[in-house]
Amino acid sequence: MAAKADGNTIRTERTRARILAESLTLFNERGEANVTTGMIAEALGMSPGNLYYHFRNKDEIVERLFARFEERVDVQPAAPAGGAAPRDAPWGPGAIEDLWLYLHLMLEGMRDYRFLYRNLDDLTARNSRLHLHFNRIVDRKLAAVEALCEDLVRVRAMRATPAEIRTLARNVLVVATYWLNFQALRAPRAKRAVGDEVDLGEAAYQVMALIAPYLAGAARRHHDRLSRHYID
Amino acid sequence: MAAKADGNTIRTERTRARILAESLTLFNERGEANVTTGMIAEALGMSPGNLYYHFRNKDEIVERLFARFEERVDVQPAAPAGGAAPRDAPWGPGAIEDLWLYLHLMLEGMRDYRFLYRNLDDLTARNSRLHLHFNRIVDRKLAAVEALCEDLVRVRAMRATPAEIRTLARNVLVVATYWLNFQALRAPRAKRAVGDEVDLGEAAYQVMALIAPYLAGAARRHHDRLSRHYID
DNA sequence: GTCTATATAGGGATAGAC
DNA sequence: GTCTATCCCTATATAGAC
Repeated sequence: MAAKADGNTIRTERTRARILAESLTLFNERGEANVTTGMIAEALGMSPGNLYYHFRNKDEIVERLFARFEERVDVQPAAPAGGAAPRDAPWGPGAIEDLWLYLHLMLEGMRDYRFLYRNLDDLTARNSRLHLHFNRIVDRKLAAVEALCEDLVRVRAMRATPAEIRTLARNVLVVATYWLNFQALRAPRAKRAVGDEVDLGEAAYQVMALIAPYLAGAARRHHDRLSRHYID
Repeated sequence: MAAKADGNTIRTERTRARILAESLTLFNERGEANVTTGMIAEALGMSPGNLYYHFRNKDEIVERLFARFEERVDVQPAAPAGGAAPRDAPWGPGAIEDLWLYLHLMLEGMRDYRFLYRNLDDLTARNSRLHLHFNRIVDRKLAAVEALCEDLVRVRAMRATPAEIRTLARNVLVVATYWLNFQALRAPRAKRAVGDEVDLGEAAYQVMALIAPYLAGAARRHHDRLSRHYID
């Protein structure tokens, strides 16, 4: 909480923050293209003119939100145990759980900024910075997934060739990137307006299911136990 | 070729067809939302007014194109060999090739109407018929993939539990549905405007890779042989 | 910093002449 | 059937008062 006595700078910042927060909510609910600056202003009980005092244009709002998203989601997974797997569990149950954890972290970020995924094509076509940065994120994610898989292979928790791992990583990215869209598409129309209770568990389950068949022995069984909750 | 002597009915139909064809091209190239009726008319060297003589509104064009897409893509896969697998190859190599074939067929349809996939969210949110019908297609595809997998299990070409098959089918649908989007997203900006040479082989390869790890013995080897071309 | 009023532009769609 | 002209609405963005 900032003190109120600080003058106008803080008020300005607070208003900017309110605009960003409301924009994010509306964008996620109805899609960026279907939200006008007027709607944002109205939702905040402020005039459209005032909104434009704080942001040059709508795209600046999008860019700002994307920057936050990027900051939040562009983190590397926990450094893998490497060769240091405990002797009593050389197949690394920790590695599997790290994967679940990392996956959930990513999915939460994607859920909170899901408007970006709703119209990826148009957003990236309109805005070259966004296209560039988004692809950079994907590049890093691909590398991260491949590295995690290679680690699993190293500790014999997974059996897969390098080619299989690359293909697998791509599919992991695709499913992770678009699952929430698919989920929304599948939902009955009534629920779509409401917008929410996105089921991240289901998303994580679907992604892990891509990896599962390559897991070996105890690691596979460990995964099956963890994912049992999500089988319909 | 229709005879010219037939009067105006044919001319009308031909113009409608030209409008649809041009709309499809432009929609695929730039996205439905980014194509105005004016652009369509101009591309055809006709006036906007004339376009509206043939179609009540833009959405009618979209609906008509969707109907064609639906007709083309909503076909069932070849009836599986069932118990009638040849004695010398009980693992059914035919079944694997049928799968490839069916997959290519579907992907071609999706490529030719890819504008539908570009903004699935908005299109289905705007148009409830589209939402309904699209989901009906997905339902059938899910059932078809599950049936194909169950057949493979029956002839021992695949090892998978019913739960695994359901999860697998969902992932197959997601990857098939969104792979072309992913591909476009990954392409450098220069190529995106041009719009094309969509690599369906890569798409098919990625989808088949989902199924591969569940294939058993000779069927797995058969798949590996077929997909070898696509390994980077 | 916030408001009201308005400029500006684009796109969907219609009217009416030919 | 096709064209020209235009209406109408919506959305972004700005000007200027308070």
